[in-house]
Amino acid sequence: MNKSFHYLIMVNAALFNKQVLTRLYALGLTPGQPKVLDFLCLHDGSMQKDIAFGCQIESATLTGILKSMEKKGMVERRIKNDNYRSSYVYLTEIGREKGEKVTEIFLEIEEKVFKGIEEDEKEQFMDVFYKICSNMTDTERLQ
Amino acid sequence: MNKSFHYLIMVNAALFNKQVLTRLYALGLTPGQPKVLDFLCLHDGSMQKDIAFGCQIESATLTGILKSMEKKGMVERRIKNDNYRSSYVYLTEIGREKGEKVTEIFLEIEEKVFKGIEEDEKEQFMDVFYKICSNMTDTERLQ
DNA sequence: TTAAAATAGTTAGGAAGCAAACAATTAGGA
DNA sequence: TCCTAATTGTTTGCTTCCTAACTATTTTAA
Repeated sequence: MNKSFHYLIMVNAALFNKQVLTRLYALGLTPGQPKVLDFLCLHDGSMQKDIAFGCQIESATLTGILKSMEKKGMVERRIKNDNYRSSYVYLTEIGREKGEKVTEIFLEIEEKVFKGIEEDEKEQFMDVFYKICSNMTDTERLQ
Repeated sequence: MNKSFHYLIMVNAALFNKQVLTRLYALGLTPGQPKVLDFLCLHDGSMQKDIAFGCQIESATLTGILKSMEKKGMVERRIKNDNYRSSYVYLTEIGREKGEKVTEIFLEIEEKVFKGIEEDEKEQFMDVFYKICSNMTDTERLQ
């Protein structure tokens, strides 16, 4: 197998995604929704712009995902502070429940992913993984 | 910023992909093509089944990507050894040229990605990254 | 004050990704 | 042999994702 970075980042992301989705189809979630739920659990009431940046998807993509989530009653969009240009997104009760399931499943997969890897190895790995993220993010506003 | 594995794998893969695509649009490549070209540079003449597995995409997805690549003259499909069920995919001259550009660009991005990270740190990181891939791949046939 | 620029979000169109259902071919076993 | 299994690839229908072009609102600066 090819062990280069470009190969592993593509394949690992694809594998991770499949792991998530097979576990989440039972919950009635579509592929774009988990990451948004996860982000909102940590940053409820964010503007769409910030959700898109946090999930690293385009705002055009987010529009469609939020539309489907709103239709299923997972989120609501509200206007705040007389700002009619931005909309702020809040989890509903249903959304929060699903979001918590997503978090559980992420943790469960992460356990599997690091099986057989020492704790200090894992920490070093995560440090570098984080540095890589900074290196690829030219702007520094990933709060 | 969220520093968990699930967050970083999703975001880093998205960022990496964007880096690749902004550099490759000039070459006339669509988003699905680089990984296939890269795989074929290393395994020219593979069956579709093995390309799909190597790129971690479904064969249904590959069908469409190969169709567009064939139309642009990057690959040809051939029948071999009287096996009329499988088709073997070969790079054309055009395909090989584009594939080499893809390889160059991958290397260029990888340099940027590991900027400021020591060589031994990088090696340890890659070892763990590889182990993670094995952990997520239940089957062991990622040759 | 008001016209231009910047910001936030949406729509449209195309490619990529998946699962499920399907054809076609090959392999295996009775 | 011949019928069933398994394998390989395609089609269909859906969601995701992107870019480009657009509307609407807010900010800036002349």
